[in-house]
Amino acid sequence: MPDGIERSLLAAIVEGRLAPGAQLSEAQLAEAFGVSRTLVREALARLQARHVVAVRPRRGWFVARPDSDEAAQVFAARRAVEHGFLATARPFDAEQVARLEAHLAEERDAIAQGDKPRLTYLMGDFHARIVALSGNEPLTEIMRNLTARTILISLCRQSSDDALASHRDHVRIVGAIASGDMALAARLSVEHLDAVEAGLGRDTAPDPLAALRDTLRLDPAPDGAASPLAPSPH
Amino acid sequence: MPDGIERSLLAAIVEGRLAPGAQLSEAQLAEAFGVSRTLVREALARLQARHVVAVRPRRGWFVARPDSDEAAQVFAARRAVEHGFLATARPFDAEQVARLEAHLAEERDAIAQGDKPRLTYLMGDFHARIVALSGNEPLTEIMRNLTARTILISLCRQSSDDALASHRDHVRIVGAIASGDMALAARLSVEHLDAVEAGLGRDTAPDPLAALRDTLRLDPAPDGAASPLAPSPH
DNA sequence: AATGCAGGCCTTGCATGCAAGACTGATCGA
DNA sequence: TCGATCAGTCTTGCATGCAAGGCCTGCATT
Repeated sequence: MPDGIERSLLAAIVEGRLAPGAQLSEAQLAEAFGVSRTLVREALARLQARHVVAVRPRRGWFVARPDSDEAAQVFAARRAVEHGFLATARPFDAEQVARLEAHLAEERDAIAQGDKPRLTYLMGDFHARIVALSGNEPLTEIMRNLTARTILISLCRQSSDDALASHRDHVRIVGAIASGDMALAARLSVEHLDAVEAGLGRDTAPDPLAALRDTLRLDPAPDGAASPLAPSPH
Repeated sequence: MPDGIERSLLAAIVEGRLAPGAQLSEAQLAEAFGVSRTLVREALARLQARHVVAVRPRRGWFVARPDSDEAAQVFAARRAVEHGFLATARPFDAEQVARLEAHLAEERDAIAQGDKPRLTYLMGDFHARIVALSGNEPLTEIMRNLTARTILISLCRQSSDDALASHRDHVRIVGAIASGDMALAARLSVEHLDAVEAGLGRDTAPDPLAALRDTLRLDPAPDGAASPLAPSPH
């Protein structure tokens, strides 16, 4: 169902080639893909439904920049979905476990080769693949969306980038699944997500005024019409 | 984000005014809503992304008719999401519980008044509202989609229509939540979904030949190229 | 030098036009 | 009477055209 345009854009975004906040011009994309604006608009609309891009009326399309609230909610949603899936899933058979271990090998390779974009993708996709192996399409789609948003979240923040720690967590989760202890796998997944979320830094460039505000040591305006004449604490 | 057209269509579908399998003409909808086909197409595309309508190329748009496989997967997804949400959620406070009890009162009213469409909506929305009360938007959106698809599923089947049994399950779930026993609520939710799924009848009109086959007392063809000349068991 | 203002350029929003596939029904032939 | 073919009509698919809103730049003014 997703056409090539949606796929290309999504790939470019989750691989970091299109940074959060980047503007996407319908006309430019149309020319780049060799189609009319109509198809580009449809692809963008689908990505908007997935919270991957956002449109500002008459302004343009932009790669989404999830704020802290949204980030927290996405992580909470992932905890719920991943825990629920593992807690209600039947134990995996040998072939499914083998595929997970193959994925772990991929992660190892990416780490060894220092292939950062690929690693980012793999770390997120690990969780989606677990669900995908169950064959449940609705849940897989849900997980793919949530992991895409998670990638966007970490791209917006100075992630502490402990890929090795995450990889170790993944190994442990696969171990639990392989031993048939789905409840343990569920618990480990939640802890893993907690760890990843805790490792997220502050929002990078929350808005263009942040640097200025920081320089001037002004507090963020409590609401719309706040003191432009606040006494400077020198 | 969802415009009025998408909302109207979705409402008409989940309330049963637009039956599963019904065709939706872009031109007719455009005229009905007083807009051009463009906006109708965008709304339909969004509903397609939510698996509520489907398009057959050059044929037309149709209200989705989930098959048994999809139905099973949607129920499995709901089990995972609802269980995971309750198992990872913090206990509800008094106001949240009060809102759930208000919902139960609505269900009671609808049952008392025999308001079938409203009841169908309320029974599905109960689960979405539990999640909505947590304030988690991504998860709420996920649940709303899954419940909409669930409604579509029961509309396709001769549901055994034990609204009272479902209501009793809901009362029990709210009771568990009220007592702070989220693990119990999670377990009850999964059992409730199992019961609802088990109560689903066979697919109504799996294909246009079903009625004929039933009338003639023919067995369903075992596979594609099966006996059009089977001896009639008179 | 700083500020207000206007013209132009950029963007999307939406309608419309045209082409092509798929089904329907009628007509023609055997 | 049955079957096949072909025109007509319906549908979507996609491109394009036009209008309207927001922003940026350059100029005039103070």
